[in-house]
Amino acid sequence: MATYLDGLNERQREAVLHKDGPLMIIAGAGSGKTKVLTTRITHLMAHHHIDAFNILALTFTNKAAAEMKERVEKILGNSEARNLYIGTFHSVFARILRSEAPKLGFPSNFTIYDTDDAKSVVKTVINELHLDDKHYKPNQVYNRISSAKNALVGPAEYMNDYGLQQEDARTNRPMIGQIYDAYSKRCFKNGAMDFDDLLFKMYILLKNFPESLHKFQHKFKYIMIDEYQDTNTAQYEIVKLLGAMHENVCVVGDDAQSIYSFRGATIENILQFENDYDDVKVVKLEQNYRSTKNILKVANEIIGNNKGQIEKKLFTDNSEGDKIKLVRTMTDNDEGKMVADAIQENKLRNHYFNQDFAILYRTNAQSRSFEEALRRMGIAYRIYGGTSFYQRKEVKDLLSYLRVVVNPRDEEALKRIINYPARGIGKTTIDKAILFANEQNLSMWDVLCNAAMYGFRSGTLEVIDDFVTMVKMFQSELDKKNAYDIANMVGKNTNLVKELFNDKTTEGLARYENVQELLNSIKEFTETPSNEEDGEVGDKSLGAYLQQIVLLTDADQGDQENTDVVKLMTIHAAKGLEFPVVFVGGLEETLFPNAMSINTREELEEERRLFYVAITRAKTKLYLSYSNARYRFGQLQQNDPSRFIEEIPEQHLDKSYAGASARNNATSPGLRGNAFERMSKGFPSSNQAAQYSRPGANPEPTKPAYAIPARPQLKEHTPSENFEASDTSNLQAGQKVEHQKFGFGVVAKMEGAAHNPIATINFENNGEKKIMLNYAKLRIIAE
DNA sequence: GATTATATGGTTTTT
DNA sequence: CCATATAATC
Repeated sequence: MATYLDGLNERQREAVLHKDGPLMIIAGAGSGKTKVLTTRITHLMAHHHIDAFNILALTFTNKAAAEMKERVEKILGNSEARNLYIGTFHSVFARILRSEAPKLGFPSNFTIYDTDDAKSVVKTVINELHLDDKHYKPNQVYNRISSAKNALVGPAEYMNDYGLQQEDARTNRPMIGQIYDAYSKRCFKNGAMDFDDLLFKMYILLKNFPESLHKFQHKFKYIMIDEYQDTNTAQYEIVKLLGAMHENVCVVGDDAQSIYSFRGATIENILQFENDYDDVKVVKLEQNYRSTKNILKVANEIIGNNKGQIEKKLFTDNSEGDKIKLVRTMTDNDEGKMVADAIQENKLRNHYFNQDFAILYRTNAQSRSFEEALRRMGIAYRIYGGTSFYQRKEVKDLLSYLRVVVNPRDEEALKRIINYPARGIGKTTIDKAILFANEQNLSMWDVLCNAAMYGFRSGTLEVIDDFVTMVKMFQSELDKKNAYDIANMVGKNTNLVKELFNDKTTEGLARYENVQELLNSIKEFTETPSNEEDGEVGDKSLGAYLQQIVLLTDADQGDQENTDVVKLMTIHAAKGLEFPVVFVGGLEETLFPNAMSINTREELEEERRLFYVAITRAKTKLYLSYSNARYRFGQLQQNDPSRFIEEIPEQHLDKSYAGASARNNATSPGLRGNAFERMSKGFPSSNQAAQYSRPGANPEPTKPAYAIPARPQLKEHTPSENFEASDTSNLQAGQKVEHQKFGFGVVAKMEGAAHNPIATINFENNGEKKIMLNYAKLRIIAE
């Protein structure tokens, strides 16, 4: 048998070797899910000689897709993997729709609206229907439209559905259906699809065009779906259609990690998979290779409070590990300090690097206090998520020009750039143009092209004509120049780049750099050879570029220069990742579980799954923290500890841990005992309220920003001249070693899993330390 | 019509 | 606290 099968356990192997027919892999956290998926793809190709062109693998993030592709490539050792169709639902469907769009009446170069664009269209439409946007909040309306699409409910069906109408009547928003209808029509007129359309229209395509359905059914003989528990109705139905011919559908998921119901995901998809096909093979991966026993036990305990799960019990052969550290702080700023101190301490004491730490939180807004603390301590970090590079104003401005060049019907982009840089086409002119366009059922661009017909003032007419001429000039270059050259030309001719260049403020400089980075990214796109698909040459046009990048998130930005950084992200963003040391912050009522999600059992259970996801990201160390009060909307707000904390068995908790700041707090006047002791004995919150309720009062007694943690003094060791890290894979107790920082010592004991061995070493000058061999540099001196 | 000052109101999670 | 929307002023 092929060597790539060697590293698999029995269950994993069973899944990999299953060739034809539906397969469901229930993969617990850290059970080697990606490994199984990639090995299975490899096996199909290498052993069964399935053509890469016939394999489709769908993921939820670009990162997951890239990783899969890379790993298959690595095992295979040739470039065949490039021909695999691996990508996110959205990007794969966007690619397919690009070639099939004309069937649906859309241009191939259709624009993909990001959430901001889409909300802006919703707002326009609301106003045009003479509805009050204070009552019909664009945000909420958009969410409702989004849910409808994800449930495959079109505008007509929406307006005719009794239940939906009742619901909207009850909230006093009876016109949402009409807004939805107008929104769809406007998007169509603009030649644009939003994120949800990429699924919705894909479904329409397969449903209404049998020849298309047949074509793709035939092409995708083997289908694999990652994170199946997070699929929504649209995705579910598409997969069903695509897989109907061969029924070689393999889904991988974990019902315990379903955390996207707000995006329309229905956990039913995975719970019911066995009923969807005959003879479904089910494989459960229950051995966890990631976490310590302590971490896993807590995770199991937590998730056990949910009901209605697919039965499974995760276990691990890994070591017991430390107890979970639970820390309470007074404010969110203290929480930040505590975490930063703990990171510093772990780096010194246990020889960790920045990259070994992740700070996870429920909401993006929580990143602030962690950032500040890390910056103060001089610890390099990076925030994942939040606004993506492509959403930044200056970047989006240039992109909007390019969008207009590629698809002049794109009204959102047009409105954005028509007067930027200022050229004298103001609000009145724009409103007028849109009004004419709506009356004549034309696009705004059409009106501008024939501006003379609509009675603009002569001065205005002139600037409009200049603008139109310029855009047309760009368009005429589309076929002659590559994407990068066009982008460059646009940047120059519009003075956009120059304007930013002349801004010498720090922010201006950053903006200029961002635009340069955008140009670089376009250049890179044009120059990277793409995989050929079924003989089609990879599409390197500007249109293809634009469609591709909207689907990129911040996390997909290629890993930059500095990779040794502490990572900060929401728990959602952390799904699928793992880190040696994990901090989960903000374990407070109203925050986590979030106040928005405690009204039904379902919501609460999803929050709990989210907590489960957070815990199971940790390999060796897990810190949980919560704060007595935190700033929200600029004001200090009190919160009770999260109910999830009570669900953790006492014997797995270490409540004594406190970083420097927390210790400082414990000595605050009038407080006795450590934080948790006070809290758990029915801590009188009224006391605290009195202390903190005055807005504007500084809640913290002034503390030095650089509180030095009281940690054991490290006797620095200068490595010997011939110091060189040895291969420690066979390190035994009794051997004498030299450590870069801790000096000379003797190995007392070996423990930990094979892939993550931990040595306990007695150092001459620094006492006993636990050293993780994966990270430490040790020189073996003698046995 | 453009630039600047003030008000308002909003936070869950994301492709 | 922050970002965006509206008002006020040039």
